[in-house]
Amino acid sequence: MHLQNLLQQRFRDSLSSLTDRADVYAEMIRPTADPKHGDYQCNCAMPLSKEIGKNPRDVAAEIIASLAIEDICETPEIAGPGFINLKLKDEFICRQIERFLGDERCGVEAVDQGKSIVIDFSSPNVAKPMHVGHIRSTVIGDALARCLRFLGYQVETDNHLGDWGTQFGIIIYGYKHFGDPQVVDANPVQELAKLYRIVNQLIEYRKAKRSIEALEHSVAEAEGGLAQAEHASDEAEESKQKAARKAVASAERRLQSAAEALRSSVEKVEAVESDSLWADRAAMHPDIDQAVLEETAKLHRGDAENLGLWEKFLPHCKDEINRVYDRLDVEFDHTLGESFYHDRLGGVVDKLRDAGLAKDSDGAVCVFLENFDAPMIVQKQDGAYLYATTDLATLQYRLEQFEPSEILYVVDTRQSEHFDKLFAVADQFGLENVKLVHVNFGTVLGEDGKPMKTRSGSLIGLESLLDGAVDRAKQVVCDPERLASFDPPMDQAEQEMIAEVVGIGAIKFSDLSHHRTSDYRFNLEKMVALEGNTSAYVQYSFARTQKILENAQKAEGDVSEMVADSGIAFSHPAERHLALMLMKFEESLVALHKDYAPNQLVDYLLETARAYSKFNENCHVLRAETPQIQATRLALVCLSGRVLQLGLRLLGIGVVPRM
RNA sequence: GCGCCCAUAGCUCAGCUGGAUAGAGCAACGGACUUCUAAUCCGUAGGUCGUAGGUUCGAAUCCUACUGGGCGUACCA
Repeated sequence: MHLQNLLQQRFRDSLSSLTDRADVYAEMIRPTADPKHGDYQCNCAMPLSKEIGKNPRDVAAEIIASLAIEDICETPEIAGPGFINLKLKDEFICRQIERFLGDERCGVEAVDQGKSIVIDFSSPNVAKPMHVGHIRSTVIGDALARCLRFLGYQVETDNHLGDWGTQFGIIIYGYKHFGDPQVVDANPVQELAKLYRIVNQLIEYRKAKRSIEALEHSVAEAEGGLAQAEHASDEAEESKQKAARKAVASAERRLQSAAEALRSSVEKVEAVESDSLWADRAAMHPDIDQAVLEETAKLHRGDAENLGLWEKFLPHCKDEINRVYDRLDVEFDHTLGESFYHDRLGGVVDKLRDAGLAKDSDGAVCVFLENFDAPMIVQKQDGAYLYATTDLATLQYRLEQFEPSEILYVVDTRQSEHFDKLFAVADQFGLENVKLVHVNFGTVLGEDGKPMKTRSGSLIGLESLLDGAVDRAKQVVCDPERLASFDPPMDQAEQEMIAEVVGIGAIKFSDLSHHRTSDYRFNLEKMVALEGNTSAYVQYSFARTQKILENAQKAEGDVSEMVADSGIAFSHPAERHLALMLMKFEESLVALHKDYAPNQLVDYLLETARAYSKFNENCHVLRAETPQIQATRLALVCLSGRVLQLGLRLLGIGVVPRM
């Protein structure tokens, strides 16, 4: 049930006698901000009056005169400059509630077009620990997949793993020089992670060591620049003061960031050199970064030993990330990583050349594009292929394999330029019969407003983040004072199960509650807090519905029968408001699809849970005065429970029967 | 330098293609527990929507300039 569309259809019919742009005007229907204006309002009379040169209130009257809507709404009212206010008939709402009972889809119609939508999300580099940066793509992508699938689309989710890059050169090198085959065989996942960290730290050390001189130079330069800018500012005339001050501020920032970079490099170097074990390692592997690149190149060339190691290690690396996906309850239809496309890359470059799109430049193969300063490089000087090449090969494969109408890339917004280029090339490359969308998202920030890091400056591991949320959830959920009132008592297993569902749900929900394009501050305390705009509030509302049904000893089938016997009628405004919210479920999902913005559904669930709480406070079910009132309330309790549960499930979040 | 994004209540954030008095939560203050779980509800207070112009019957929303912040910017992904 998409009320807004239904009303639009009626308005279209009425408007067609006044204008040939009835569609445009019919779209100007929206929910009212203030209930005293009714439930929906149509704002089309004002602009239309301009087009046809009449008084807006008269236009509104004309629209209403030919509007066939009496089966849905009370008589429309004209207000203010020409707003048409619509109030749904209670009868109509009640009939819809009756229809929703027993309807598993909670009144949401399924699209019947056989369109497929490919969603590319998560895409971590295997062999590297997953960190906080992977949350958003995974959680947003999974929520989109669930919602679009529920709306009736054929969804193909694909985890485009980074399984063919330098990180394998790193663990291959690590295995050859630091690994003990027996230890690795016994505990591959942990050992490989350890080898990765050792080699990576040595590479970072080399890089830092090499960069220090240049960084010192750039600090000195920045200091000079600042002095110069300050001097210029002192000398500047009145009219130039502002620009001069700006130059000083900019020079200060440059100095600050150069100093910061230098400090970070010095720290990395000291960390290695002050520790004899690490210092020895560093001394014994002076050209480790080159060697790692060479191991990677050998793998790509098909070197038997390295390919063998890659085949041996890859399953363990996948086990490692799959453990995280299991815990997050995320699944993929396809996991076609970079390695899958490896032997197609040469073909892509050839095809680009043949099409006259790519040409050599400074030894690399580039596609030059209008409106872009830098070209898209598809093959490096040394012959290696890049991210862009793989993405083109992947796009080509997906078009052949899935024939999608849309492909969504759930990827950090910092990569938007890459996608702008990719889509531009795709357009010229015969890959244009599909809607390509970069579903971009912002950065997860720490409480200081800067990208989230641990105290030592490394990224925070994803699993420790999840553990933290579950721990905190457990503290609150399993507060002995609260638990005391539960009958039967909660055993340890139930407590842990609830903590897991609430804790993981809190992380997902708070991520999804922000508009995807904005950065947000990660605050564990707030997101797991059991009050406010949190998943726990919604989950708690669900638990309340279950308790009432349990006490009433009614299943939904029984409620349907009661409703059939006594009918539905509202006796309190909270009932009507809640019923109306339940009818808007589909609208929230359609809005979500429109912008690929899960926060639309989050907002809806919070508002519905609030409507339920209010209802719960004001409308006692078991003590209802008449059978009709009780049947109405039980129906609302049933449906609220199902909508909240389904809505959370579409966000990838679970519920518990009591908490 | 060029390009993209952001600026809304003390704090964290919503605000759909322009609509009526800009919303929610947290924090603050005042109320409501013989309860279908008070993890709740009701009320109060809190805003020149960064600044200045423009378009419009009507602007947080669209356009321009400015201020302040973030990110990206030829062989990483």
